[in-house]
Amino acid sequence: MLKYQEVADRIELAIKDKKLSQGTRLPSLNELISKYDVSKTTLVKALTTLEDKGVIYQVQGSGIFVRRQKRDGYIALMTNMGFTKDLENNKLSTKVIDLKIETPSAEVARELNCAPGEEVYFIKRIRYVDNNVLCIEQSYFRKKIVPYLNKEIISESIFNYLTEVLKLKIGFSDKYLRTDILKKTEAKLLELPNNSPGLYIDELFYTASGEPFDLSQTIYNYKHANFFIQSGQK
Amino acid sequence: MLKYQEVADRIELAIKDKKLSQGTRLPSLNELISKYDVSKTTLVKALTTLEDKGVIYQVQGSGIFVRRQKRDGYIALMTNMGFTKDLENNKLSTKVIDLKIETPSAEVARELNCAPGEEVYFIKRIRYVDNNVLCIEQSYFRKKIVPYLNKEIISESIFNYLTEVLKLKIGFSDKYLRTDILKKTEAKLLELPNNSPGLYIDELFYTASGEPFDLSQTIYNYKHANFFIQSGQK
DNA sequence: AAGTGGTCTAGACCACATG
DNA sequence: ATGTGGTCTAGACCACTTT
Repeated sequence: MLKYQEVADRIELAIKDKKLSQGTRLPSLNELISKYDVSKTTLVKALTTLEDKGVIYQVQGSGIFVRRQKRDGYIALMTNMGFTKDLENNKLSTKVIDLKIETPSAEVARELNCAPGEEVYFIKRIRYVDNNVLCIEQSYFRKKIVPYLNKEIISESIFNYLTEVLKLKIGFSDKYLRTDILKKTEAKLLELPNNSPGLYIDELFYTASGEPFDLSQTIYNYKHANFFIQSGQK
Repeated sequence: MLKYQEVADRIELAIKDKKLSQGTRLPSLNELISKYDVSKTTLVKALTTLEDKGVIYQVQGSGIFVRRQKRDGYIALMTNMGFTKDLENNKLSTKVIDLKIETPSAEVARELNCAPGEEVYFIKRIRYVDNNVLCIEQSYFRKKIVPYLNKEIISESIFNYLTEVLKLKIGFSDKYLRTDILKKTEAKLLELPNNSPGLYIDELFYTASGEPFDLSQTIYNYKHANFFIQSGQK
């Protein structure tokens, strides 16, 4: 366990534990340095991590303060993984519609940087929160990087499987978001009337070494999809 | 100018200048250290900045690589300011619908953490890209923090005015995003048929010292609103 | 084994905010 | 003036990847 990561976790835990509210001032840098017995640089790095995560904000010359918590039920858009964590207070379930191995279309192959003839898993799922349709999701995984998937695995959180079983290190992702009118087949799957709005998110996930491995399109039911984005300036 | 910031800018410029494509490897840490004549820590901080910004990614034991550029015309959702920069290749204009000083509603006062009786500017604008309606925007600015606004100022980029004229230091923001069916009045302003989809973004902006100063709701025309989100893991 | 990125330290010095 | 956060350094050591 990295030192700065551990310190960051302990500080975050302390905030949640004591239920410190927005604007509450934390102990000064020097106090935290003695408390956790690390160098200044390490402590600063821990704080930077928490700042990026939206847990605190730092004001030069003044102090370190607790930042507001996001509204419950909102899905954080910047975290890499699925929303398993964001909706932990809700009942999540998944229905698998399709799972097969195929040779990708030219467009998919290009996005995923596939070699000619390389195969991918194609997955189509419906995800529910509290028995309401949250979204339909179509994903392509490069078989080269994700060699095995089955119906059982993809009925749960795929990303947990990737990181914990396959020990895949996820690096970063690009997401494109837009709103449009649902197509008839989409509306039906989302249990919405024809011509309802839909929220479309295209994502491309990369491993830590920069290889794209998952291209997916998710279409959200607008009634149950609320997103949250925290931005910083630094 | 901070040293790490300057180094970061120079590296970013070099990438853009030489039009290095995704996956191109940059010189090694040690080479960059000698090239820019800074300590390792400073160089690493510069690289971290660029990594957060989505310009590069670093792979331990391997190298530093150029990350893919976002598609043109997409609006980055994590930068704090408006989209002036994202749409610099497009013709942007603004029509002011309303500008007045008022005593905020209980809800607005709560979000902005206003003292009793404190006044706010209320602004309503329509923004156009290439002569198409991009969005309608309603904002509340705390007069205490933004003491003066006029029609001319808000016809341009308000955030440029805040940072460059008022020297306001913007800290961070919370954004909430959802899709819904437009109300009749909204559809009319956006020049869309009744019952069209709309993309709603609520934002709360804070100064660097943690004071909320701007609460706004923006409703985007789904035909011209494409958003981009880059995520990292670190 | 060699090279590359990543963590950590102790300490000097700078910039900003508050009393 | 003091205290607070922020930058910067030189250098030791660690972890991962490549050859």
